[in-house]
Parts: sequence; structure tokens; C-alpha cells
Amino acid sequence: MDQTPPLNALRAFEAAARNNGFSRAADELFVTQSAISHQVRQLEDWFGVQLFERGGGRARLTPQGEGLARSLGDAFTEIRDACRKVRETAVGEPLNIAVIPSIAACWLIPRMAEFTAENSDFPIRLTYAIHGQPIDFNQTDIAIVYSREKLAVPRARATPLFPGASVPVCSQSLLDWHGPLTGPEQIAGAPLLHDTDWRGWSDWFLKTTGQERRADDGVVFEDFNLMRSAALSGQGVALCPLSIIQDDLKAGRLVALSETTIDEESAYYILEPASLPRTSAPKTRTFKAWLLDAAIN
Amino acid sequence: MDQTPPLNALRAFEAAARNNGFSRAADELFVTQSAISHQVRQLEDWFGVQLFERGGGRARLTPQGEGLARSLGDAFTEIRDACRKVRETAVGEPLNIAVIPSIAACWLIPRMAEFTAENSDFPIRLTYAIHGQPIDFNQTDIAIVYSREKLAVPRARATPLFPGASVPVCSQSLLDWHGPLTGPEQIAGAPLLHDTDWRGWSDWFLKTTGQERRADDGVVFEDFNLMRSAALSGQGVALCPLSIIQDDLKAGRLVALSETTIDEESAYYILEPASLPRTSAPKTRTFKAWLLDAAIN
DNA sequence: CAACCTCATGAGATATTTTCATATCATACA
DNA sequence: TGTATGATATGAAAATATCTCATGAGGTTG
Repeated sequence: MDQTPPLNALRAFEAAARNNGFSRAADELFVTQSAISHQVRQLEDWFGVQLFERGGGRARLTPQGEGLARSLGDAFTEIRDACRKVRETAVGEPLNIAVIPSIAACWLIPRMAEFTAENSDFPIRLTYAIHGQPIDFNQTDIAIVYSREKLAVPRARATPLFPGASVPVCSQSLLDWHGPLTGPEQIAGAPLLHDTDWRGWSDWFLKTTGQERRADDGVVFEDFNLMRSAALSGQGVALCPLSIIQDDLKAGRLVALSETTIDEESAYYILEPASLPRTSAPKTRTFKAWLLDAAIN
Repeated sequence: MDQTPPLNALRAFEAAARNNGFSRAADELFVTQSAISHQVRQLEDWFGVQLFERGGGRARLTPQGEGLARSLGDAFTEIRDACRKVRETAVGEPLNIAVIPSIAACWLIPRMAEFTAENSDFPIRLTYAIHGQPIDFNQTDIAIVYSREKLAVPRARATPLFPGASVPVCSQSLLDWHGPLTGPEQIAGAPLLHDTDWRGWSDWFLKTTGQERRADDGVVFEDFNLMRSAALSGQGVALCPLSIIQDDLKAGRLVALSETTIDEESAYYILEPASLPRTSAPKTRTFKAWLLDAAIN
């Protein structure tokens, strides 16, 4: 017969006891109250002993539960301390991040200070991930890329970071000079800025007006950042992914001209090699968690 | 970011460190070496630190691994102790076992002493489970039953205990008196003992000779135990499940007359109610584990 | 009361853990 | 030098455990 009960149930119980409530334990462990309830019950069933006294709107420890909780508290503290100590010995290899230029310029670098502030002695090497050029995962721990379809890379794991849907935007100065730009007709009259090719605007006009429209005039930029510079300096209307120009919109540097989005299926993805070198795995984990958190903001 | 690494990985690592090898740790935890390997690696990835030095035919702890192992050893010991203490407080409600008469008489009761010796202060109440009569799981924690098909009972969980295949057997004394009983012809000439109905022998003759044979003579007993008594006292040949007369065969009280078995699809099952009352759950677990272990013997 | 806590629960979705079936690697021995 | 041997590694599939969702039930509190 088994010697020790399920460890995860013990942890859940310990958290519940310490926090004096299932819901609070659930918050601590980043799970639902339901999960804690299931786990505590599992433990009680395993022992054949009631650990919490329910009813009265809250759960109180039984005497047996109290004793168990005290010992477990000590033990888990010891475990946590020991683990922290091990982590601290992890050496300072830099984390290699490869990011597409647009994200780097508009989103990541402005937020980078926040990350480094929270994570001191966390060396980082930031490089470009160029679209269409495979990422060398021997030199990259984590990457951020853009993809029009659901991303599936052979030896890597993809996690969506944020959506890639684009809307027409321009600078306030352009509006002042040109007058209002509402609806496809007016927008078509303004200088159009293209990223890479003509496809974006063609799609957008098709979607808004229901019919094909030639959109092969205006300037085509090699790269998103160039197009954005042009848009910022009032040279025309550009189709930009909402997610990455949110700072520009908030600051009033750019103004969205329509609700209609294109490329709604596209997204920005976090890419990690399927198997990370040991020394960079925890850093990658930390950074990824921060990315996902920052993406919500 | 997470505060503690996966607990199960920590346990695997601790066992590997203490046992000085993955394979031995695997034995201790009743898993495969592969599982330990995966878990230790997971932990190393989590920490970003090498915990074991591989190569040289065996794994040795790194300095960091050594420190971690020591702390974890202490912590897990404390956990185990605390859990043992809780279990000991579990009060002594009796375990209610319901068993079909054949198993009770031939198999369980002869082994019961062994169980009670290993498990002192473990009160037991043994009752009959009568075939065809539903088991009242309000008064039964665990049951052993027989079924010709794969068993599925609504609010209960069934675990196969041992096979139910039957062979012809008789006492040595009958053989002495009657002469050898080899093959269907000779057996047909001896008095046949029936359990419940004629079906058993009909099936057996059909299986051995390939053709139907009337087998409606001989004595029909209400119950297996009666038939067994008759067989033991040399009154004829009976079809008995191999599993439950193994003691009789070993002791030479009964002799198997053929290799050909019937009811090969049938089996004896352990039945547990889907949700056990808290106080009996651990006892049930213990008893079930013992049953399954004893079944292998 | 009614709003708002608390914990409970069953079913289904998700994630983790384990196994299986090899692969690799170093050592010992012939 | 080959094998044989005894260790760990590994990828994919299977088996389990865990978590969430959606909801229920019971208790406080204004």
C-alpha cells in the first residue's frame, strides 16, 4: 500500500489551511476554488479522516487537520527554501531573444525596462527574427514571430501572444491637413502606405466595400517599422496591427480610422525550441510568463 | 512565475538521490526507470541546473543536487511522519466485506488470518454476497463477486481479481476406486456433479468432443460449496474454477482431470461503491491491495 | 429578504505522468 | 578490439490525475 498521499493534494491542503479558506488558497496556487475543494476531499478520502470542518459559511481545521497543517507547513517551507537556493546557483548565461522588428520597436523595447527592473541580473541578448528566415534555435531561447495561419513549427512550441488584426491608421497631423477620413471612399482618397506588398489594402477595400478595388498606388515599404515612421510623420494612411500600435494609439500619435480589420486570423506567436538547454530553461520560463502577462496589460 | 517545482519530480529526484540510482528509485516508487529519468530531467530543466552527473555507467549527484537532496530528504520524512500520524487517528469502524460463498469458503477465509496478522486493529465484518441479489453498498465497503461477462455495475467500480475458468476435478479416492479418468469418454462414465444447472458439463463436452452430449444426469447442487464437499468426499467429478480450488489442488485433496477449461471469459471481481464513506476508504484501499496481492501469490 | 459570501459536485477538457520500445553510452571481460 | 552488460535517455502513445466550468446549496450580512 502507498506510503505517502498524493503530494499535490497535500500542497493544496496546506495552502487552504494556511490561508484559512479554499478560495484564498486557490488564488495563491493560481487555480480555481473547485480544484482546491477536489484536492482537499481527495486527501480526506485518502486518510479516512475529516481535515476541515465545513459549514458555517467557512471551513475550519479539525484538530487532526491542524496538526497535519503545521507539519506540512514546515516541510513545504523547507522544500521551497531548498529549491530557491538551487535556483540561485543557476549561472548567468544570457537569455537569447529573437523578435521580429515590428514587435521589437513598437512593443518589446518600450516595455523592456519594466522587465529588467523586475528581474535584475538577468542578462539578455536581443536579436532580430527576420520573416521567412528560419530561426536558429541553437542561438535562440525564445522568439516572437508573426504568422497569418495557425503556427506549427517542427521542433518548436508556439504560443499565441496577441492577435494580428490590422486597421487603417494615420497621424493626427494628416487628419488636420486632409480633413476627416471616414469610410472607404475618403480613405481611398488619401495616400496609402503599404507594408511589403499591395495585398493589405486590397483586402481591406474588398472587405469594406464588398468589391475589388485597385490599390496599387502609394508607397510600399520594405518593413513595418519604415511604414510606421511614414504614418507617424503624416505621410499617409497605413494598415497596422492593432496590438502593436496600441502605444501609438494611446499616446495619440496615431488615430484609428475604421473598425474594420483585416488579417483577423493572423497572430503574433511566442516560439520556443521543443527542448531548451538546461541553463536557459528557467529564464525562458520567466520571460515567457512576463510576455504573456504584459500582453494582457 | 511559479514558486515551487513540480512536487512529484522532487519526490522522484529525492528517491533517486537516496537510492543512488534511477533504477533503484524506480523500484522504490513502483514505476519504471523511464519515469524517474523523465522526472529528474524535468526537474533539472525547471531549475536550469544539472542535479546529477551522468556518464561513467551511473549517475552521481552534483554538489547542488547533493544539497537539494539532503533538504528534500528531511522534508519528505517530515511529511511522511505527519501523514502516518493522521492515519493512525482514523477511527476503527469495521470494514464491511461481502463475498460470494465459494470464495469465502475456499479462498478468503483460509487467507484471512494472514491479513489480520499484518493488519492489527482492523475490525472486519464479513457477509455473504448472494449471486443475483444486488449488493447494498450502504452496508458494504468492498465485495467479491463472480461474473460470466465483463462486469459493469452502475455506481460501483469493478476490478478483476482472478479468472473464472473451470476444469473437471475429483478426489484422489474416486480415482482410486473408479480407475483413471482421462478424456471425455472416461469422464462421462463417472458420476457428474453439477453446480446450479446442467450447463457447465454440456459446455465442457461440447468443447472437448466438438459435439453436443446430454449431461442431464448426476447430482445438481444449489451452491458451489455443496458441490465441492461432494467432490472432496469422492462422490463424482465436478467442474470447478481453477482459481478458487488451488488450495485443494496443491494439498492433493482434488485432482484436475483435463486441461480443457470452460467459462474462460468469466472472472471474479472486486466491487467497490463509486464513492466510499470517508472513514472506510483507507481500509478499503488496504484490503483491496492485499486482495490483489494475495491473488497473485 | 436579497446580495454576496462560503464550499460542493459532476462532467468534460487539459495536463501531467507513466509506459513501451528502443537508443545510447561506458565499462568489463574475453 | 569486439561483445555483453548495466546503466540512463528518449519520443510517442497510453493512462491518470488535475483543473475548469457551470451550477447547487448553505450561511452571513446589510
